Amino acid sequence: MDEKYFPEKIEQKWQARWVETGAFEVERDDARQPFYCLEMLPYPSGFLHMGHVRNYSIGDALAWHKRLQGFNVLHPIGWDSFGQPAEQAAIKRGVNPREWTEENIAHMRGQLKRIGVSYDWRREIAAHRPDYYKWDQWFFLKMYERGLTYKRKSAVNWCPQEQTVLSNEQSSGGVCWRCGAAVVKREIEQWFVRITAYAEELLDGMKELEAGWPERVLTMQRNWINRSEGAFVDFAVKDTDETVRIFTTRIDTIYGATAIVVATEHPLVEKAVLKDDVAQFVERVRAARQSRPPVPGEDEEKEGINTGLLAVNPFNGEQIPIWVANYVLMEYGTGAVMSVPAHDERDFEFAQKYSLPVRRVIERISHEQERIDHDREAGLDQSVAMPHAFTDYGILVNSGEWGGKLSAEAIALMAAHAQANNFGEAAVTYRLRDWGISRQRFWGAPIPMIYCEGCGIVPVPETDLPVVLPEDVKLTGTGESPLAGVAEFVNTTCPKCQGAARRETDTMDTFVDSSWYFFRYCDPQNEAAPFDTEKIKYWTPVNQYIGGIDHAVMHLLYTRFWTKMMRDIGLVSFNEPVERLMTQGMVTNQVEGTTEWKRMSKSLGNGVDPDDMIEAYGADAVRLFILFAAPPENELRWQETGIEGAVRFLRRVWGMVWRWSERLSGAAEGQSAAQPESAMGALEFSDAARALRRKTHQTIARITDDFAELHFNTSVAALMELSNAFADFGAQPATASGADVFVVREALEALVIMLAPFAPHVAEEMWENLGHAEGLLNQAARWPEANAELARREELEIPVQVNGKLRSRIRATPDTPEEELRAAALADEKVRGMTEGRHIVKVIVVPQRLVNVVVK
RNA sequence: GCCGGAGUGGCGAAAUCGGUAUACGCACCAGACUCAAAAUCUGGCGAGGUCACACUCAUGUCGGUUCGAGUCCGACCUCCGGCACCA
Repeated sequence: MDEKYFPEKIEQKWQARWVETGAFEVERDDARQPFYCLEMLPYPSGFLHMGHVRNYSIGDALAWHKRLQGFNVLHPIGWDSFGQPAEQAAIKRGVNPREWTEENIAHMRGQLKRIGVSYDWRREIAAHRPDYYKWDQWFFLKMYERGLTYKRKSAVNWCPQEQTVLSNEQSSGGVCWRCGAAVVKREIEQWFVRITAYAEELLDGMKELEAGWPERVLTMQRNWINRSEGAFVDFAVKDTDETVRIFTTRIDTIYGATAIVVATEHPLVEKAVLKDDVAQFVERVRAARQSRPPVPGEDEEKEGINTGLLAVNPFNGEQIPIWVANYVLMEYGTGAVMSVPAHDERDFEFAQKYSLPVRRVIERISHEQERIDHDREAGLDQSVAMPHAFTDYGILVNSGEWGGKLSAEAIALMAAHAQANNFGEAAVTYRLRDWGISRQRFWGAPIPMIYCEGCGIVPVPETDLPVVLPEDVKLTGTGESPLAGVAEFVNTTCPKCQGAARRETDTMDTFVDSSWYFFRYCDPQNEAAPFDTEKIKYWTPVNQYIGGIDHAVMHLLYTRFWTKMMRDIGLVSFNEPVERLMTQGMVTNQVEGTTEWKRMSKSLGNGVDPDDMIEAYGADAVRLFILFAAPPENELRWQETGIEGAVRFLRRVWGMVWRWSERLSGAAEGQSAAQPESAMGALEFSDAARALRRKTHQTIARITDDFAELHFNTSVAALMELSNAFADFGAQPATASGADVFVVREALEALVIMLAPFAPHVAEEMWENLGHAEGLLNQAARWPEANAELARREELEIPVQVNGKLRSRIRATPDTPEEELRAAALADEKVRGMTEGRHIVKVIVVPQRLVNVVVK
């Protein structure tokens, strides 16, 4: 050990030592309790950014802590290595996407190793390697067998920038999740995964997650699935055999329906012989959608046209016109709605524009409010500029036999009535759509399907997997599937009839790869199955998952679905893949010349290269700062003075260990902090020594608790407090008594072991220099245990309040009886000054905490 | 519009169950060491007030509950995030 702290030297030393000793390599061991600590796997863009460093620092701290507590900790890493950037690099610069990806992985692996994250590197996986994506294809076939994948032509989200299809989740808000380009609609044939079959369960399963997942993630998923209870009602189309099925959550308002409005893509519009003006309208709306995607937060001006068709309301036989309009969505419900202008804002707006009748069928229950409501609608209420629909529940009027019933009751009864008479039923709809996974890209897992003229769609037999991506494909970025131009790939024989056939040329969405990757870590070399179910049983579900909030809906919804699907094909026995989820905050930096803090990025010029920081301050200091500067879920503002503070702290602790190293190494024989009190003989502890022991044990208790909640920032603060207390303890190595040495060892060992999750390299070095040359901290050390007796304070300062305001303090011990505290407080000079001549109403004594004297 | 989260020093933030508000760090100020600077060490650091105490006021705002409220309840303001013509 040098007198001075040289991060680079010791970081290299310990990184090498960890590799030599296989320190972080783990195997299933039924005698030990497992802990699965997982961080979201990175896309190999080529460079690690600070967000990654934060992610892995959080995960590594927990992995170290659990390991020191004796758990068998699985802590793996891999690469989400299929996807757009590799393909873009290929298109723009003509590089080979596989080589480009492999080079990036090699570079980033080096960076991760320099940070010193404690991964079991033997378990590394990469999505682009055939031994991995073979199992993507295998899962696809399993789902196909069970009807969970299917092909269909439909309007899909198309990113014009990337020239590919996106799933609904990936085009949330009308923009591409990756490049931010406005998404347009396109009619395309593609493969879907039937995630909607699990909609109810995905919603329901969140009950299981409430304890371990952040509220906001659950909320986002709930919003996304958006369950809606209502009813289907069939309206006959007059003079035809057709019916129009509508979905409504307000069947109680059906007597107020004055039109049926359908989407421009509705089958009725496709089938009917339309008048010229109607056909033109439909054409115009569709063309507009192609060129001008919807702007989030802004509704398009409602437009529609009467088709001339009439629908018959099955409840009252009334004939109402069928309109086509731009505000009805084909993707939700049935693509057709009943228009009830009196009780729906959108219908009201539409009716105003086209002078459709407004018929009130719900009245407010309270008369007082009804008057106000009438005023509004009549335009008499001056504070309301525009009349409104009345959208609340109430009491039914003008509704035939249902009149007088309350909305809630009517909704149930009317749906039952519809069902009994065969023109509808109660129904639940979701906003969640099936997951479109076809991508018109090269750099992804080929969809293992074959098209035969005679046999139709034929799955690739399991034994023929993987369907391997060809090398040397010219990529042009024209929006055609690149594989379609590779004759050797496309042309094949039909597995059924052996005749000439063609392969599917689309590849899978990369979110398929990441839906199950953490199961593969448990058994990464398995050639016979995606994984061994016994190994899975030992390691999974994941105990703690850490990653960015940006995947709250996409990845985290898909992987929940995937787990349920795997359960149903008998691979796992649980419902949810992740017990606890932590969503880390962004790492931001000030944008030069402004006061704004924004996510680090190249384009803003506010990026910070982790390699530069490690070179300047060492990996330990960078990690320590990241975990100390803010709670993990908060935004982290990058401040170089903050890292300097972290280095200062590490240097101070280093100095303490260095000064005591010789004395403690000598005394190491037969003297360990872990030894029971009885082995210490008749050591006499000074007041100062007892105070340091107290602080040591208080700190152990506090940090152990903090780890359970991942409160790393307060853990680091507690370590700093302990080191401050150590500095205040005046003992000198040359003159210290046996008792002092014992207390010093106890404090320094606790400090060093508990520092290891945050700054592992320097912790290992200091551990060695505390006289533990025989074993590595990560293997030989155990997380210290707090002794409550030693942590107990001997002397207390009890605040004394008069009428709730702090006026004085009295000295006491933890077991001073209440009566005595009361007496001491009342006898206190200050208190007497304030109570003299006044009536003491009562005295509240909270043992060990405070005394409050209430006077009048 | 609907849903969720958050407002505490100059800054990042602490405060476990309703019980000493501002731990820990950054920045800043003063002192020591130095020819000097850096580094390091020591001390100070919510606002008002005072020579110094005392005292008064402070956890977004206004109320409430309580002996006692950053914490619980009600109303509001602001900011951040998600969804958005979802019938």
